[in-house]
Amino acid sequence: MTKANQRAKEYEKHLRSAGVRMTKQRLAILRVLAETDSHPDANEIFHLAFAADPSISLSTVYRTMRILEERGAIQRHAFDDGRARFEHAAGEHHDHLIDVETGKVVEFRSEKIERLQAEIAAELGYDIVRHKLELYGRAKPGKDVARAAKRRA
Amino acid sequence: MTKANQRAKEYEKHLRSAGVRMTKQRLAILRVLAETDSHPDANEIFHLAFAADPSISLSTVYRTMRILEERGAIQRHAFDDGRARFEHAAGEHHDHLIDVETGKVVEFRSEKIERLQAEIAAELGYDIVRHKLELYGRAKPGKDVARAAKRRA
DNA sequence: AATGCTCTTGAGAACGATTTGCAACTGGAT
DNA sequence: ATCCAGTTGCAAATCGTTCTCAAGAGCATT
Repeated sequence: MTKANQRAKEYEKHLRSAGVRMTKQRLAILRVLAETDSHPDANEIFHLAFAADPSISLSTVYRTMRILEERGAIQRHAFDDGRARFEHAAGEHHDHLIDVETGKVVEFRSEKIERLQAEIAAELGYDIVRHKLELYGRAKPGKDVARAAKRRA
Repeated sequence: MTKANQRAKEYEKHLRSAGVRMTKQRLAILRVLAETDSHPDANEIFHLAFAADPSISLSTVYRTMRILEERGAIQRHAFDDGRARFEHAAGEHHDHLIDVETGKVVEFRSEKIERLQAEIAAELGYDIVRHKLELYGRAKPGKDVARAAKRRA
């Protein structure tokens, strides 16, 4: 929680100095984002923030996510399930492996792949602005784990 | 046009032998897909097919795309612009580099990256079902266009 | 070529995610 | 305390996509 609080403070400072007005709704959303290490969608963020401040609306969540994205405070992901998912931009870049059975998202990072991507883009005459690497996989049989059941009704 | 016609025939043969009923709407869509090497969305396919056969509806395009996807005849892509884009599955697997300025899509393929992906997934305890690698880039100044559409590594 | 059974179609309503219009409200600089 | 551009909640609007259903059309059979 301390780490999350610290992260929330950093967000706030960063945004304030960028001239972003800090409302109680935005602070509630920042706190939610700072406290989670998963990839919530707008609705999940809304419910979590609502618990802390019932004066929040879904519209505000969407509007805030756009501002945070523009300011580089969060990253937007478009996995194969339709809705947009968000993740705080703190920490270094990483890619995702999505369990096709459970929807569980595992993060990983490979310097080799990063390097190869830059090489390929360069050969094609481009500078990479950003990239998206998603592996969709099935847990190997035998290997324990993979019981994570994050589902929606 | 000859190559496209041939591709269209192959589609038709493949689908017919899989017990898929061939209607004039489906044939029109197959022709459109066979003639394009880009990544059209449902609406673009609809307009192109409509030009050849005005009796086509957008619903049918969506329905047909689903069938074609299930039969492995096409691939569905979800780039960052929200809508689904389709591409005929003829030819081998490749990844995409999307020009953030123009939206142009360049295809490429890297064995090294393919191999690394499998390694990473294995380390995490997964078997890859499919993957998505998209590079979003800006054309390098000076370099006039990258006309290489397909590359090997 | 006519029959019949089943699958397919077009049109529009329904959908879920996201955006927007607007009048009321509120940071935060003064 | 004042003021006003920026922000909000709510509802209606949009967007891409799917669904419902009555009418229509493949195609195996005759």
